[in-house]
Amino acid sequence: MTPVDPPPVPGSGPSAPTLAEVAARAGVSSITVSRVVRLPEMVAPKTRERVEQAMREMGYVPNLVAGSLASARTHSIGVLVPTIANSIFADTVQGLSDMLEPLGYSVILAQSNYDDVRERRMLSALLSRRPDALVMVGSPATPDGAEMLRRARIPVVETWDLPKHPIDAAAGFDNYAAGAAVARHMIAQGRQRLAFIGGDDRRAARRWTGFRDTAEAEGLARPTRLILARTALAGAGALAQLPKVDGVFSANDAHAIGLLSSLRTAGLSNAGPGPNQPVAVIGLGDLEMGRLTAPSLSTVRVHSGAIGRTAAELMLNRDGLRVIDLGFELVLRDSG
Amino acid sequence: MTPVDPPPVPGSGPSAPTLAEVAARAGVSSITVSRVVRLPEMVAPKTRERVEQAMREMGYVPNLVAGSLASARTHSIGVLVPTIANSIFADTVQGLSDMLEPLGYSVILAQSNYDDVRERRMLSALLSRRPDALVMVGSPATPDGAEMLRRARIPVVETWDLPKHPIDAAAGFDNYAAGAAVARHMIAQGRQRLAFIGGDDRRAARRWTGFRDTAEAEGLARPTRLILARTALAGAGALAQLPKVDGVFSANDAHAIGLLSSLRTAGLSNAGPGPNQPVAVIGLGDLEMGRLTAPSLSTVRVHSGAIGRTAAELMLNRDGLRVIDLGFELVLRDSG
DNA sequence: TTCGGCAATGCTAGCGCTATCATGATTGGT
DNA sequence: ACCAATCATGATAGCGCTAGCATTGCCGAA
Repeated sequence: MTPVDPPPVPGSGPSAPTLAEVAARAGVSSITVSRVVRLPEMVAPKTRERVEQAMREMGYVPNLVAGSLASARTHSIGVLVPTIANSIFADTVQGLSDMLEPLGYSVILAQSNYDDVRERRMLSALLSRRPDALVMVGSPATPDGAEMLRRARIPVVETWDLPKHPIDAAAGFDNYAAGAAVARHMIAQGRQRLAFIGGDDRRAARRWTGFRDTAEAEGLARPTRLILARTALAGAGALAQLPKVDGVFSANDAHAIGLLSSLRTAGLSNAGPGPNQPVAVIGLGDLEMGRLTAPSLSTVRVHSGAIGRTAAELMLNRDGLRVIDLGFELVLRDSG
Repeated sequence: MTPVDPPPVPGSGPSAPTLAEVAARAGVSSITVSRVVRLPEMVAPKTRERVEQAMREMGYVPNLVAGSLASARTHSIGVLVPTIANSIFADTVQGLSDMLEPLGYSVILAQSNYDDVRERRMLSALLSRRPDALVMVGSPATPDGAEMLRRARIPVVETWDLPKHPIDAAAGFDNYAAGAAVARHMIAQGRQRLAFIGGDDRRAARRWTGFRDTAEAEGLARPTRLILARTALAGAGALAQLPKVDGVFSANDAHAIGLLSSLRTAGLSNAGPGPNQPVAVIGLGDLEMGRLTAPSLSTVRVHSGAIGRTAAELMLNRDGLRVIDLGFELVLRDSG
């Protein structure tokens, strides 16, 4: 048998080299090493080379927590989403981090799990790490949370919605208008008995309100509203509770795809275009999978990645418009 | 018009209160305030109440970066995934953070985008924030990256694979065996012309090797291998390049669902069970959507959330087995 | 020659907190 | 009544880095 490496027990062995140790080795002062790391242009090439070699030899890894304390900038940003698993918000996080990682920012990720109490706790946990900015989906659910953010005196970007009075900045779209647009489309198709399925978070609720108000304003009966668990399977199960509807707006594509699947099983869908469907189904989010279902899913496309990228711009640049409407598009495929 | 609140320009206004300021207000020393925050049991109830009131009045938010520097523990963990958007890894991250957030840890998230150079950069960026542990999908692609991790002297958990010589710990499953199991199943069904579609990252490559080796060992022709872009649509497009195959293993469910959709369009699938399908399709990941396709998707179920939770346990508890095989299951539905 | 100007480097004093070791106040056992 | 043990609190010295001025040496213009 070959000899086994000793396990890297934390705490054992020599501790990580510091700036000062690198400086000693390179025969310069520590501030010069600091400059080689942060402002290499400022150091003479010969000195720089000597310092870089010392860093390499010692395996120096800068300690950003010390640097953050000294400079009062952490180069990190707090990100709070309801959930990251199977979620459209992952695209927003990706958009954000695609913009920010090249600039040396790290993302500190927290999940509220659609729970107001946990959201408050997570906000507080994030702020105690002194991020240079904070980006969240939606707005703080508690006045307390909003107050903490205001006092933090950092850029705060609320996303996926357009609050009337943002704490600082916002990037999103009009959820009410999205619901209204779907209702108008279904009414134009001559549909009479509408329903809404989705979650009960604030953004889904706005979509519902827009959908309902528009339906009622056009003289239709008040649509049915079903609040579902956050799984596609719940969407499939919804059919049983949707008697004789002819148009369903699903606040998210996953539920819509689930519903489509049960409609297909029940013989209530066909291969034809939207107006031919016994029951129109329109989702929201434009998941890639929606293009692959039969019938393909009509949906409200929102710009999840762009929301993240715009949030990054808003936190980096504090001039100009602080509320940006990225809009949405009704994408009509075969399901409605 | 109502007067408008001044915008919360960063840097303006009084800066955040410090421990010392809270202490002065409560008439205690700063170490006592520190204890109220971290070890409340240690402080007399009357003193504690006084301090807590001062904290409330001043809106004190502890500065964890200073605390981290002083205590040499950040209560943060670095997490490196290839990508978080539309990705099964999101479940792993969720599993991790579900375990760790209640314990006061924050997740610092980085994405390598399946790029070795970027992976190295992200590892370095993560380590400079001095996380208490690091969890990554896969193993470092570069020897350099592995060396950095070893020198960091923190728990390191490699996931989604079972490396022969882990840096410290690992939680995953045997990708080679998964490929082999799929091949054996297809061969038992009497399929002759196999193909593999998927990415070319190390884990997908292991699945391919297991699949190919088993097929060849059983006397079949070497399966076709198609390397696809990471979108479900790419899976749909794959059919054109897969002449006359009767069994396809897709290294991920998204590609499988795409392929299924084009098979359906081409009249190469039916509503019957696996053995009846002209072309068997088996995916990996067990996306919820796979249950809703027609035909429903057979797949290799892996335990993405459990991988994250196990990684959390491995970093918290350094005794016991350091490599944990969470296994996988062949879930046979209608597609193969 | 003299001196302003610039480039390269260094010194000092913290950033806001915690580890460590005191110190004073109480308590209980004998 | 005395001492040791226990509890509650405090003083001090950093953690590893950077901001904000020096300081040094060298060049060219007057």
